[in-house]
Amino acid sequence: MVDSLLPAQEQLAILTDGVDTVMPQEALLEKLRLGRPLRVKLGVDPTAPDVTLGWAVVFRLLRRFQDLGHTAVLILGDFTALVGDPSGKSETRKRLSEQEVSAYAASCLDMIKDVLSEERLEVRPNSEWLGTMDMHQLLELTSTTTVARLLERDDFAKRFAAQQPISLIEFMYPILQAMDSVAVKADIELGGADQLWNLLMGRQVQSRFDQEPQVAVTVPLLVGTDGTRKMSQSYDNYISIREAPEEMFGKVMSVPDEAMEQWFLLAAGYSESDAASVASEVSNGTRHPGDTKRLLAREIVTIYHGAEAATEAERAFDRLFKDHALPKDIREIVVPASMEGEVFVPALLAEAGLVSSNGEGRRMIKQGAVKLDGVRIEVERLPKADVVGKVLQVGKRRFVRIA
RNA sequence: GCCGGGAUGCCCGAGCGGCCAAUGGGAGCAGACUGUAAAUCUGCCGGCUAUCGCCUACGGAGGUUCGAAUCCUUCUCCCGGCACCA
Repeated sequence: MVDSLLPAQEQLAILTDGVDTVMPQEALLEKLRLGRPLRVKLGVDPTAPDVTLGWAVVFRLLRRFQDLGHTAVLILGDFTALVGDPSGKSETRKRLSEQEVSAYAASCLDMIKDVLSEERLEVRPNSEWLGTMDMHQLLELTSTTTVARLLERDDFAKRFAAQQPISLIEFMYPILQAMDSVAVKADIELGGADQLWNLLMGRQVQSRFDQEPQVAVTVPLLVGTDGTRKMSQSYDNYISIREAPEEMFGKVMSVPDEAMEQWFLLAAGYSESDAASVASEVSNGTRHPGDTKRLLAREIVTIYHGAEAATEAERAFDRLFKDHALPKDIREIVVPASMEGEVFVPALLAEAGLVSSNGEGRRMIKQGAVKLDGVRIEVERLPKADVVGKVLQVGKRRFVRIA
């Protein structure tokens, strides 16, 4: 527990390093000067079961607030998830079922605790207040804004202009989540850069409810492993914070060079100046990009699994991609009884889960992607005796040992 | 309620009676190159099958036809316009 808070200026420096926007700028310092623990809201909509490195960026910022003695107020958007946040969407969002939401919420909450401290943490499901609102209260809430204002928002504006549908329920989303700020009396709200508009709506609604409006603080959106689109489970370009060390290391290594600076800053937690200096050393040739990416991978794995696991992950990586040796732990499968005598390799690959169908297995063989103990195979059928005890491999990183 | 337009493979998007498992692009996968980067080149990209081929698939259900993603009927959903109500 922190008894006395750091001077406001110092806190400000710590809290705003690497953030995207603070709005309004001066208000954050003023709030910090109050000298009391601030209530820092972060709303999470459990719309997917996994917490990604991208999502972790904002959690890690929240953690910074906690470490400085402030209170993290985590809003579990169990109610709003049913509505569906239209942010950044160019089309109507599908809604989730209650069962999905509660399952996702449980797993996310569990994972979030890897990043947040359990001290100075409040978790509040927004169904608590949104789910019990009556029509009067709802109407009162809707009177805090106007259609014109809602239409100012980029994605709505575009859809409106393009004559795409905007459902009323989506229109409600911004004010519903703004209501969360009122309910928890937020001093500050954090979010991704795409959430800024929503966070500002929170200010507006708070002041209508005679509360001091919150300060909006947003973090940049981390690009995914493809280096272009934002990291998202729906694009399958993400790394889960629970990803196994070797997987995590490998995936980081596949991130394009251009994204490295951003990843140092957002995923590895480097300060703006450190991230920038690493990047400039790469671009002026003082640092080798490949080695730098190793450093990045090590840093990230260290955050979630510890230094030892990171070293181990790097070793495993080298074994595979530098020494072209086999990984240490390989899953074993037994040859199905139906393949006594002669083994139909594509089916065996499918059985082992290395490919999704016999046809794909067959294609992989044809393309020279299948190796048995490191030796490329060209035929689909082999005597069972030839495969038993050996390692079957598809591509660079899918292996099974045949028992 | 009426009139018109639309629904195609992971996504976008052609096709508009047989030559369509369905052009093209994107994503993805594999190979070469390499730093599991980028760029580039090559191949693959519904399932089963050694091959011939078979099956499933063009929103759902029926129908016409030797033959349908393509025509007809109907249903569902979307998009526009008009009307109705206020």
